[in-house]
Amino acid sequence: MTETPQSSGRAAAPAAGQAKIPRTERGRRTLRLILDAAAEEFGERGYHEGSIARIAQRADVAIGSFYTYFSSKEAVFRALVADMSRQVRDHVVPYILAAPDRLAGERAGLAAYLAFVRTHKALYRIIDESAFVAEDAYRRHYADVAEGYAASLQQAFGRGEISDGDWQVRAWAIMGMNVFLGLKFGVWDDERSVEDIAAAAHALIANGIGPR
Amino acid sequence: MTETPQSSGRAAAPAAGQAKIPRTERGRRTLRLILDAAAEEFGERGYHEGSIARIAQRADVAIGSFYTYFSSKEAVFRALVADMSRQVRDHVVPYILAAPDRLAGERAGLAAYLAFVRTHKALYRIIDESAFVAEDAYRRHYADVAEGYAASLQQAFGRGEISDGDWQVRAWAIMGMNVFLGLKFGVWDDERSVEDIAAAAHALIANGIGPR
DNA sequence: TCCACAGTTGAATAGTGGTTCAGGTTTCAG
DNA sequence: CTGAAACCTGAACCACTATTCAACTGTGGA
Repeated sequence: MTETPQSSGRAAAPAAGQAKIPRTERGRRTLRLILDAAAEEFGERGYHEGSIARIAQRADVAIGSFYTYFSSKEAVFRALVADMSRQVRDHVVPYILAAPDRLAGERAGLAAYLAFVRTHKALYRIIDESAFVAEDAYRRHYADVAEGYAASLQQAFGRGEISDGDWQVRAWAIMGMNVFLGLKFGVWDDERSVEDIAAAAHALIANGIGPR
Repeated sequence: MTETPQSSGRAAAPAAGQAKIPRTERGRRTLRLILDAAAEEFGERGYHEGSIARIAQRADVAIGSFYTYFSSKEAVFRALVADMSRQVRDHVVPYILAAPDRLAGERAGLAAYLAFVRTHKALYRIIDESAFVAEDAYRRHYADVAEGYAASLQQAFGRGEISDGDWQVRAWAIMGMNVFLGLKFGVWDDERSVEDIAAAAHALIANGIGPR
């Protein structure tokens, strides 16, 4: 709940034309400070409880500077959602690709996801809250992930690694599974090891729960 | 998005001591009006965009009357979450119990759930938003469902209907699956038939996606 | 060195909407 | 019938905070 997610190293993406792009080094530095401060603020207090004044304070800039880079409270939130959506992806996808096959990748990906969530709880909260602050951004995030998932599964089928089936339903189902396991065992409960959970989920996805 | 969920027939439960219990028939009628109005308002506009004044207007009562029954905006929202949590359960559980075995029940339950969601989109939104307005209520809702799920699965295992496994992980995984399928194919997308989706999900849960 | 533009500042503005309250009306037990 | 409790009313209060803006400062190319 009280995490401190860095808004990554890369120069924070211009985020769909909402932020004014800084022209000097000083400007880039300030924008980064504001984005990180916003991530902390919204992560801890949520969108509606979070305040621009407090974001500015955390970033050690004046309120006016905030409005130099973002046209509104919602704009900075949207920028954050896009940024974090990318972060999760960039972190998890390599684990899936590195695995010997898709099923093993599923397991490794979930483990990586859980570990990432445990160290980036603010991120999780921000993406979820976007459903009520910037619904289009929320839908886009999950639609994108689901699409990638479905494509990846179909390719695995082509390689004979998994059975045939309904790719759309499978993608959304597995995605939902992972999100809820992340919520329960990543955000809320740190007790069990991520490998344990990934193994159990892997067994479920691979073989189902049918008898014998 | 523009649904009109009835707050059920029963005298709306006193909801964790927040609402003052009406002593006369008139009072009970007014409380019901307010609860239904609140469900509509929050369902359409969300918690933060929703206003007490508009709830009172929808219910055809004065603002002051609202505060006769609820001590705050949050209080009425909490009452709503508890009420709706119960509604979903009451609607879906019978379908699961009526099925010949747990696996068939899973399929019937999901179909019933999807159909219910399609006619109660406000309900869905309210429960989800509670994560950011009344986190404890949100956690309780899902913890309760997961617990019931896990117990139900274990019993099915005792009857030889499903394989052995990690009940906690399975419960959260399947729950997440259902929630996301409900979001995608219930709230967002009415195109595909609920039976189709339930069948595909059933296949996934029963046999997994492993090869052959 | 110089200056035009990028960046910074924070008090003031402006709109919002939850909550209160003092007094009126309805209900119903006795 | 009667009065005390229950219920209803809605204007006014008040706290809160996103956003603006006019003046000031730093930066870096020429």
